[in-house]
Amino acid sequence: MQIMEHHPWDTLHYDLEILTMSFFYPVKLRIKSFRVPELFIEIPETATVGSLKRTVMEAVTAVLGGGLRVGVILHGKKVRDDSKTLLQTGISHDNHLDALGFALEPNCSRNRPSACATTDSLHIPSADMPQPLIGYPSSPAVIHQRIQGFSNMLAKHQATSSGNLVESDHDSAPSPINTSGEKYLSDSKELITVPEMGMEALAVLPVHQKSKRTEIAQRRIRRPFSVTEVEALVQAVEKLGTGRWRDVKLRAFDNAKHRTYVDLKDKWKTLVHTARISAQQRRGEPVPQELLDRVLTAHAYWSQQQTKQQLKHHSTKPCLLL
DNA sequence: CTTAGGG
DNA sequence: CCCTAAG
Repeated sequence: MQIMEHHPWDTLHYDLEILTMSFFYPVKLRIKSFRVPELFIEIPETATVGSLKRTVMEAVTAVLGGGLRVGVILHGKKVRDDSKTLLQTGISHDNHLDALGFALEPNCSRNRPSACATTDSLHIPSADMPQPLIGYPSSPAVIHQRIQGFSNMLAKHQATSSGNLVESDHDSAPSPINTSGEKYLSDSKELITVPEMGMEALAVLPVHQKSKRTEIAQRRIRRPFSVTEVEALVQAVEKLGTGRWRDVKLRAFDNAKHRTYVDLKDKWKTLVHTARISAQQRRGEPVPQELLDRVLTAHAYWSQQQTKQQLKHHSTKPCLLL
């Protein structure tokens, strides 16, 4: 059943109802669930449940990262011609809840086949990578598990800490946008994540596509900074300055494993830029003007401070607003 | 490894 | 975000 050659997703349960109406026979659809991409997770048996959750989260986020689009499947066959009418395609009132299906497909942009969940259901993780392991009790035995369906994983979970520390790893769910510009998933929702836990010996191991086992380092998925994160960053920079990103990370993002100090440095750079351009040119979740003002103030202060320090190699670390 | 900047 | 020359 290799029907979908481009986006070979696993066939999962799905159902919907098509209700009929009067005169013009409008096709009413009640989509109860989407067919979702199949994900492959590989994790050590010694990993914690918390890390398992995070790993799945990573995999899901990775798929969503490239954006999603919707695919229509009629009678098990993917409908590609977007120009056809429902009538021409065969989607009508006399078509019942068994022939039509919808699927979430990744918008696999460019090179990154590894991020796209697997291929056909018959695909079996190649055993060419793992070297014959010396089987000891605590050896790297891994659990290969297929994850089916994550549509229901969407859940609210905001744990804002009034302090200056950014909450754990609350990854705001990317807002997938399809060709017609509609959002399929609420962008205000957040995929629930687990706080912390010891070991980190986990890794999402996307299945090899075709014969490319030489996948280079996968580009990290985009994670827009939330206003809460910006708040934490601003507060940390106000106190530490713009030349100690390592400390900024430790101070305000120690729990956010996906935010490196380089990321914070980069974010600050864009924040300064954002604060300088008109509000109309800004994109993404609007950052409160109040914060942007603080960004400019802190930027000006520390820039000047950094300059002085260059002249007088001797210095006493100053501190803004303290 | 951390900074600092360009890509 | 990534890549990296410098320190």
